[in-house]
Amino acid sequence: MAVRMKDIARDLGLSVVTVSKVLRDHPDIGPETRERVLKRMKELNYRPNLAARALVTGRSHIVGLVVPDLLHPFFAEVAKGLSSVFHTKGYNLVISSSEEDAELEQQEIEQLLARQVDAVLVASSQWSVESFRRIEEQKTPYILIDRKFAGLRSNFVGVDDERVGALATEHLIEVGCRTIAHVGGPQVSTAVGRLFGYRHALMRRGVAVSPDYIVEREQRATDASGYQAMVQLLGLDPRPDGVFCYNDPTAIGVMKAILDAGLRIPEDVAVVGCGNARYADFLRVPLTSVDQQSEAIGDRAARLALSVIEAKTPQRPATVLLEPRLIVRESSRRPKPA
Amino acid sequence: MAVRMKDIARDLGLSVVTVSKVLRDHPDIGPETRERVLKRMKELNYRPNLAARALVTGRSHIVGLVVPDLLHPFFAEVAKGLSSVFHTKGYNLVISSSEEDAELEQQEIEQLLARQVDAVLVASSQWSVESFRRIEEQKTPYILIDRKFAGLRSNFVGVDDERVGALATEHLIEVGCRTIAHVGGPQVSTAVGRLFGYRHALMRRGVAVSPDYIVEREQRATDASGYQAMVQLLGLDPRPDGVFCYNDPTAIGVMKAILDAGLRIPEDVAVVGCGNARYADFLRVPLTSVDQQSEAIGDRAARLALSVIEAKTPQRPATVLLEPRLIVRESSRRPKPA
DNA sequence: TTGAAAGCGGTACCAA
DNA sequence: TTGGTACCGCTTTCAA
Repeated sequence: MAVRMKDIARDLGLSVVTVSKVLRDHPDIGPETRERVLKRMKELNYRPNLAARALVTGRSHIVGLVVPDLLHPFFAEVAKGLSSVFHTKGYNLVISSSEEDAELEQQEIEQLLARQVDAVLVASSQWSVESFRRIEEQKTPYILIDRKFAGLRSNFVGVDDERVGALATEHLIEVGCRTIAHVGGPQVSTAVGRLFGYRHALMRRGVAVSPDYIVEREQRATDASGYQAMVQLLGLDPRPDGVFCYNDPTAIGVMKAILDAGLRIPEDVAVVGCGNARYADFLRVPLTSVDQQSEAIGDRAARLALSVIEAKTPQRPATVLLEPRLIVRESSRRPKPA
Repeated sequence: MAVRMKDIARDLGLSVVTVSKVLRDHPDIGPETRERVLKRMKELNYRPNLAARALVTGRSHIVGLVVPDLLHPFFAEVAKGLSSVFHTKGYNLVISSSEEDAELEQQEIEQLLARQVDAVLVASSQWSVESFRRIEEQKTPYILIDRKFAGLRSNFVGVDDERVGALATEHLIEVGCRTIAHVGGPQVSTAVGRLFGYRHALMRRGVAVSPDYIVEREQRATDASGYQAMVQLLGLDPRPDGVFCYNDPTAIGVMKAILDAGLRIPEDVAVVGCGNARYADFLRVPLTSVDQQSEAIGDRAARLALSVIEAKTPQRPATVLLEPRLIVRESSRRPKPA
């Protein structure tokens, strides 16, 4: 059905080996032979069977990516960055979504390992590191993206999440907020880091933190869960006058709850999100957000993956920590207090 | 390095064939032997080499997806739908982005064919059907998503784009718009269909259409290009009082241009987008949009792909045409004219 | 410069 | 019920 080297070799009275060498630009091949082979390849529209090549070389030229949610713009941007770097190097990207579910993630990773991917990139929803031990056994390189694990010496590319929390919180303090709430995310390193940064910033500035003003959630961080969390926070006395949200979808829900309650943003409550989603600028109230450098993360992760794959000897794990940046928009733009 | 069948067979004094049969639940295997093999597989954490299996069976259990833009929420949603169906059936999805570039798309498709994917799903940016002839030669099933070709008998899953244009335009007429503009997309079937539906609806209702009010663009349909198009339209006399936009990102740019000009939405200009992006509800002015059923498209396309892959004999091309739905929000909500 | 043989890790077919 | 043999399409090694 498909054209094989064998067919070309037969047509030209050559051996398969010769054809194979031409394909891979092997030096010792007669110029005339090379031409004939190349010509015939064009004619027959030959495409090497990458699966067969992978089997013998042990390199599939496939990289696996597991993210919690493809719809989340942050991960979509990372995927896009990865995909463009890999394309130029002849790698393909198998993308799978774990739906923020640890067990599903395990399955996806197993599946990828069985596929003999050359590396696995994961924004993990696990709380244990067991999956990663399995990857290590297989000697497949892996890189954690966005979310990391304290006890795991591994490659990591992401932003400094404590800085994220600190940037957002300090900004809220600076614009005059005194009762600053936090709507957190799932139990992963990013949420923990941002919460820590938030707490730390408040303490450093001598602003009181009451646990009542911190809403952590089991569920996924979406606009629906953000809405619900904010409704709860607005029931407190005094009500918060600033909110730092785990991510932008959460912040959108939070803002909706505030407006639905008849309050103004930022006059009554200032809001800061995280992720700097593309549409943040066009929202009902344009959203101040901490940029996570999604494109840079994709780019750096792809480069790191390639260097690890191409290294002859095992590399020691590298950490790429990018600086987050605060993008101020209307949702927190208030005159600074006197 | 990795555990192979050979290792398990040796350990247990069995043949590779027997191990292989156990793995695939072949009926004629002694229950005791089966247990021993299964036990050893667990112990060694055996994972079958899918690349090897693919080579001999001719089925890779990989499906390729090519989209113009992973960041576009519509395609992200489709990808997510696909990915979840395929996961449950043991297939993986290789996703690549063509960046709305026909040549890049060709390359990506070639790459996927070389990978021996079992099917290719494409939301194409081509204007010619040559790539698809190549796919046909290879006898790899393919399914067009969202965008189709007039002269090509192929599988297709998408919405009825003329209905999209008609729904949007009729709605604008009904809320009293008299000078209805259209900001179009790139030269692909969706843009053509929507434009046609728009024209047709205007004619049917006896509303004049001047070509001046139709802005078509070479470039990608983004918020930036939408902004630019709307600035141009606002320079016309009379200025449009309704705009139907090719997609939601475009509509966002259009709305920004309107607001920047000091006009009100929907009182001065009503706006309708297309795609019903998740965030449409939370925009500065919540956006009326035609829902393209992205999730359903992903789901149906995945099912169609599986049925074609699993069919013994070549199937005749199927077309799945979903009905678009208009979601009315504030950007076009005006009292109906008397 | 060219090619024969071996083998990558599985599966299919048929014989024992 | 079990296993020997051939082979999927390609690369590697080494000899001609």
